[in-house]
Amino acid sequence: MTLHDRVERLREQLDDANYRYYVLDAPTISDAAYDKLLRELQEIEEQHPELRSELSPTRRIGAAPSSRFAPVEHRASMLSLANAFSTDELRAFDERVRKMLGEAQVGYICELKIDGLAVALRYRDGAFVQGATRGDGRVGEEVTGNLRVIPGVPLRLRERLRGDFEARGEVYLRKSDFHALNQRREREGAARFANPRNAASGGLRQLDPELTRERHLSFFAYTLVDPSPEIATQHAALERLRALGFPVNPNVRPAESIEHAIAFCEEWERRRDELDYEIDGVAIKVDRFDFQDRLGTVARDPRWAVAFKFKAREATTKLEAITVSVGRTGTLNPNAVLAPVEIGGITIRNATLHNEAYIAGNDIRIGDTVIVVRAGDVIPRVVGPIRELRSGKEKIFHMPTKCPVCGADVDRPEGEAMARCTNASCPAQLVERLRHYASRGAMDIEGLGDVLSEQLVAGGVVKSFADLYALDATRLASLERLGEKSATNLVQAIAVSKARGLTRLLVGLGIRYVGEQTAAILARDFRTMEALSAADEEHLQRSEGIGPEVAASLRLFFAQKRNRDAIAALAAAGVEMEERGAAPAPDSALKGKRFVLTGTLASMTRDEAKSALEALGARTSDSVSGKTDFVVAGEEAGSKLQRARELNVPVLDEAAFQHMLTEARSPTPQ
DNA sequence: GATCCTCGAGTTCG
DNA sequence: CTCGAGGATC
Repeated sequence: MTLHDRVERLREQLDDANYRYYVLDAPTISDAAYDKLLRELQEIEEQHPELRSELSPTRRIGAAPSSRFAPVEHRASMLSLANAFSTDELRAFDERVRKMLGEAQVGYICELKIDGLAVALRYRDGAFVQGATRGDGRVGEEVTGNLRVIPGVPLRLRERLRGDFEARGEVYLRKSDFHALNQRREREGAARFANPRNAASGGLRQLDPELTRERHLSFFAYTLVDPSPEIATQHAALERLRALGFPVNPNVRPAESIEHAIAFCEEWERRRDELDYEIDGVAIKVDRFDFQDRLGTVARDPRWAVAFKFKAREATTKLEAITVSVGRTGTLNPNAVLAPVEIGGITIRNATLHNEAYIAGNDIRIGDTVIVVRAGDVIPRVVGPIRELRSGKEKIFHMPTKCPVCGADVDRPEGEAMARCTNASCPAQLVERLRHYASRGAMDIEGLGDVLSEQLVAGGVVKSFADLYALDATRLASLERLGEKSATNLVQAIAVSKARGLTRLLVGLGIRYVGEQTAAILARDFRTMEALSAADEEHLQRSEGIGPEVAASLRLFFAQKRNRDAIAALAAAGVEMEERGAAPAPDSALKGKRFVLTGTLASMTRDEAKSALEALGARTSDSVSGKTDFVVAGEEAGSKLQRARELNVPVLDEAAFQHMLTEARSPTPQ
């Protein structure tokens, strides 16, 4: 082997070890072995400058597994569990177990897998004497002082046990403590943590136990090492741990067959959000210790247990670039371009990064290995970097000072989060405005989506909203990827949109601060575009919810000749400029009641439910507050349902909601 | 001035 | 859905 090959080999091994340590959290080599490889590489590079490289692990800043803490050799290996990603794999596991044992039925015990860090706690004569992280399973880091400040770790056992005793479990951070921690860090200007596990892991590796204490870490025990003979099952071991004073997770269930265990897994995959700590799966163990002994351990994994992994919500990937797009209001939106990564069955390539402050606040740099989560809200988020994997070549992102589309100046008013392109006729803004004009909440022009908006603006066919109404089918059909039929349909849809009314038109115009609600109020109070455009700020502010900012924005809009001309052109094209009198709300039982809709309803869309309520004089809003009368919760309702429970707002399921609607429509005479 | 509430804007994949 | 910011209210 040439020296060059040796260097390459060492670099590969070290990179791989880093990856396993920091990303997979499943180290394959010990710290000592790592240090040895690193030292060898350093020596070669020192003596042979021609073999040095910027990409060498020796150039990594502070990435080596820390040797700040003394190594502790575990008395018995800290095992990892083999993973199962499907119920079929669980059944296969069960089959192997029963075959090896020659039993028709084997009892299991199911425990939640807490997403934290495994640690070992040693006691002598009932007193806590030493604690260590798992490390590579054989040798860990001694973190006794840090474990001592965790309230769940008993310093004295409730029974004065003679001699040595060891328990193992998981150090973790509660979600509520994690959020409080990140809020505090934000106030202090420190970068947020990506997830509770990382925060817990960092917390345990503090040199000053006082810093560990401030993280408010928690602990659950789940393994009793070398149990005495009268403890014959894992179930009994957990009972024993609890009796000795260890916190033991209450969500444990014996399963007389694998099917019962599968039911437990499915139940908790569904209910995982109810807990104040993250779980990433379920550990299924053969309950009887004599069976465990007979099954034994291969390599690192015991044959008597398996970890059922929930569908992932989180993955790590490379942040390859940050692109900047321009929104309808001119906002510059940074987007993460990610190396494709699968999370929970779908492949993520992009994610929004919101604004410059979000990127800086989470210490995200171009080239970073980042953690991407896709939680209940489906939309993926980049939550933070894995700093340990930095090479030093990562670039800090800066918002461009010129619009990436039109080159105009970018402005970010003092104290505002978003940077904006100052050019009102920036092509990117035109495309987005057209798309918004045609969107469902506005003029609702079917067939006019993002692709077509882009084509129409790029081709110079549409320069203003009014140009839409002059389009003819032959002209449209000449565009790429638009057949005759679709062209005719589109012309028809555009014509239909003329009669949408003032509210929808106002929404479509995209005046700053004027969305659906405000537009509806303005249309209700002013009735016509003419009256609205003539109103002064004082007059405008007499309307509900219109303050100085919104009034000024409206005045500014109508003061500009460009906008007045655009409206005149729309009027000339036959677009409705008035609000036809919607029937005044009937005196139903629901009049004035405030509803919040959440989740998916089976019998109607959310929009339909909303109009049904409005037709009865009820009001709908998007956030739950003390003033909310009812929350209607469909399937997969999320945080709003949670909030409704906290505030004691009555929650209706779909059936109760239907019932209420029917009642209100045909009031029973008293 | 503080606090609660509401509204608007942007958002991924298939 | 979540964030940021304006409006209303005490």
